[in-house]
Amino acid sequence: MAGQHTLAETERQVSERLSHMNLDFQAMAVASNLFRAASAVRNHLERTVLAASGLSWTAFVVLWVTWIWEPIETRQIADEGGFSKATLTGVLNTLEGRGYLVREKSKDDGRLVLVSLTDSGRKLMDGLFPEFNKQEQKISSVVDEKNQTLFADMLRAVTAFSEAQ
Amino acid sequence: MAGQHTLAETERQVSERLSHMNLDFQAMAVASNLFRAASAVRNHLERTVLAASGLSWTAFVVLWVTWIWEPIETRQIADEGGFSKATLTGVLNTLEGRGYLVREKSKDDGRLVLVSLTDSGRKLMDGLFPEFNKQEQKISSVVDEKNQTLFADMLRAVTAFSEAQ
DNA sequence: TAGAGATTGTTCGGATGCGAATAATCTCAG
DNA sequence: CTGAGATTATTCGCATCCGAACAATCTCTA
Repeated sequence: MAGQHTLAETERQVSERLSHMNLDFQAMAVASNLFRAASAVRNHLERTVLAASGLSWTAFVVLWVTWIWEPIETRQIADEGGFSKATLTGVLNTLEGRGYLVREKSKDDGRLVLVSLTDSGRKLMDGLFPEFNKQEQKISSVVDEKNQTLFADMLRAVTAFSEAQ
Repeated sequence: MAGQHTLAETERQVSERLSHMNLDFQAMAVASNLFRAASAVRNHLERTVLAASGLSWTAFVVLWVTWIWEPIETRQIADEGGFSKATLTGVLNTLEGRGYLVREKSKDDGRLVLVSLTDSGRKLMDGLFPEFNKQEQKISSVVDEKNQTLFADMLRAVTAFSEAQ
């Protein structure tokens, strides 16, 4: 699962191949482990929670954001979810076709489209999210409880900085 | 950039909408900030470093892994990069077409394909990676230097756990 | 030394994913 | 009013992205 090389072996090989380049290896480790972690957790959640419902990761994020904020403007879904409006249009077509949500033109501003869950979509999330959260809990529990707040804070700081650049 | 709602507003809205569900909000914050951070950093690096070379994120990861391990078996690239063999085939076609790397059948095992960078690919990475690392350094610097090791360790633990499940 | 089973990279179909162009709509200075 | 500029969701073309099916190759047992 973790591949042919362990994380330690990979980091050793990296420092060996790039030792002449005067790089910040600490920063490299932070960034690379951030991507590895996000990817591993995402794959894990897709496999253990989402696959049974035939939902892609992005589809789930769209449903989740809509669940929390409905009725919500499409531009905000794209923003909260971190993908482009063009991507969202396609995913909304998929989810609307499956009957999980509906689009509706805004009465206040004819350019805007509002999205809401259907009863079917709400029922899906009511059943799915507790299971999703149970897995989140398992994963977070590998970090000492007293460090979890610090962990989340560091992640927030990284996000805020990257988005501001 | 950070959208219509701040992180704090989003987390407040989440706990308001889901307060009746008996969820682990701490774990939810950890997971959701992990994805936000990874996505924000990736977008930042794509914009500031990769866009100029017309490289997608995945294409860069493939070049990076090959740079470190060449000659490398394709299955290992997919594994290190965290994407499927099917995805890799397409990206390798793109990068081979641009002359950054070459495929070569293994002499030891006819099923395997080995990948190496061309001079052009190596020159690309020699120029690109120091710039990439400079941005990684900026981003990591938002975490106190004394906490960076802890941060990377927590990310490694999350990765290891998720991949083992 | 067969040949059943395992492993690998590719192909296939379908769903993301994005930047750029577009049409519809809104805003606001003149 | 009005029309130039801004904003929005969609469309378009193309590049990922994946699971499943596939052909080629290897392994290992009988």
